[in-house]
Amino acid sequence: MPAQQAPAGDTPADDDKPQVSLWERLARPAPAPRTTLTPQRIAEAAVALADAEGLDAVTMRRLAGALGVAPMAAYRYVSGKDELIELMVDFVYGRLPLDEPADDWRDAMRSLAVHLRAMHLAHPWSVRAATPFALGPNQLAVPERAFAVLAEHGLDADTTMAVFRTVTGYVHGSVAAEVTLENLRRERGWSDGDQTRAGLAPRMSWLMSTGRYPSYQRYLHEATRKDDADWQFGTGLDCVLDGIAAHFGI
Amino acid sequence: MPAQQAPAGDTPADDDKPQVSLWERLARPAPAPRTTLTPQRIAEAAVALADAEGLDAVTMRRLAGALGVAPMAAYRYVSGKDELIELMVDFVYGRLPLDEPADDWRDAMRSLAVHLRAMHLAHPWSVRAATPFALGPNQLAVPERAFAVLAEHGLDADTTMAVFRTVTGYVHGSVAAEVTLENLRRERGWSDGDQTRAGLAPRMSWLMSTGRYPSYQRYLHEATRKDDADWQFGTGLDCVLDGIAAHFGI
DNA sequence: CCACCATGGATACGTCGTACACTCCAGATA
DNA sequence: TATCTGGAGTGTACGACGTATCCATGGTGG
Repeated sequence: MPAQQAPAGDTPADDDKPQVSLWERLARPAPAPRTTLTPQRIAEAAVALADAEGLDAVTMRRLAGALGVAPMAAYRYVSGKDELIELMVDFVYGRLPLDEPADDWRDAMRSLAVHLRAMHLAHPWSVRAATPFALGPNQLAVPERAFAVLAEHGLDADTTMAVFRTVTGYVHGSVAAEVTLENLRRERGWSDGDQTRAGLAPRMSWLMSTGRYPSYQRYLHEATRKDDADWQFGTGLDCVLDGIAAHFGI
Repeated sequence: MPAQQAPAGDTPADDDKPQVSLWERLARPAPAPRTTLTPQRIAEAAVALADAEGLDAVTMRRLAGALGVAPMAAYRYVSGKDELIELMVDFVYGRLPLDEPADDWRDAMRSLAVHLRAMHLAHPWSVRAATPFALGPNQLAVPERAFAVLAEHGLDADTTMAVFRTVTGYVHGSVAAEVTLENLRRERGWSDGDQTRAGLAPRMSWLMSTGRYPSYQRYLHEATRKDDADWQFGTGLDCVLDGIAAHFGI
């Protein structure tokens, strides 16, 4: 959508709409004292809907219904559904505890990773919706916190970013895998790992019967921590942090 | 869609429709000698469409148009759009070179990571579409290859999986960030890093003017490899591999 | 040679995002 | 106090989407 430049005649001064970003608009001093709708209220309702029924349930109409308002009402505050989702994501980022004290960079990065994971597990839709490096104020607070900690260790800017990207990359990808499996479980009604394996058994046994996956099959028989997601995440995270420490000598 | 469990009795022989997976159906011997439509052709057309115009352009109607066929025709081969996307993802996984010789586990895992990244960069939609651990035959070939290599080093099954998940988690999250930025570039018509920063400047300068992000602002001024995605990915990957080597003593 | 059934076509339904024009009321102005 | 004005929320409508359902057809096994 090429933003539809007004056809030249447009008076110069009053055409400030298209260039002002969502966040800039929101930060302007309360523009109206009495409104039933508010970016806050919109974000809360949309997040509640997504938490309860998934991102696909977040429809402009259902959102409007939840807010007790006409279907098009929210469009006063967001330019479209994409911005609504930006708003939702930034809203949940806003709940992250970012100012915990930390002994050193490792503590700080580990805590950041753990809290990011917890956030995404609490709002499973956020993994799919969050575009890494989206420029929301609360999302930007994450690299800000990390950079502030890392800068004290004499790392140059590029290395700092590399460390940050490595950790958040691992977290994002890791949690995406977790959430995918969790979604599958929920929508098929499987409550634990055994039920999941039972549900997947037909598909799996057909795949294994092709004989193409002997090593994977052996894993299926021998592994004992298949359902320990916390251990898997934590172990991987320790590897990543160990690697950073070793690689950059910090 | 709760997959509609057959009511326990599940007659053994003739009720194979609902429980048979996409992949199992596809593997049956060529059921009809003369068909204009084929899972192969469907996957190719859908992938070409997604490569050219993004995943949102892949519509059952547009796909049918590209295949020269009625809108509903593809439903003979896929049960719905979800399965179409599964098919697309597994199709691009099928192009991965997985049998390259490798000197050791580190070489093998590094090459796996590099090829996965290249695949996702060549088909940007695949990052969003790929559910880690989806059970397509070509997707399963990835852990199979990794496990086969790692098993030679005396790692137990759980550790093997932890290593695999750590590496692929990093790759997935990392590439997701890259692709997000790349998509933004393409749809806004920015060709290089400078143009991108220029396009983002208004939003960015407003954010910085809030004073909430001093460390991030310093990064913006001092970093010199902001556009070197290969270096960023490679550095992070080396950290991850270093960490694995140190953590498990291999 | 024929009957069958898989293949692909045609039509239709409900829902989505959202464009557009409207009503209405709170505050500023006089 | 009477009037004006602009922004908040409404109502209606359109085109595109996924897909359920029924139908015509023609190659193939008996």
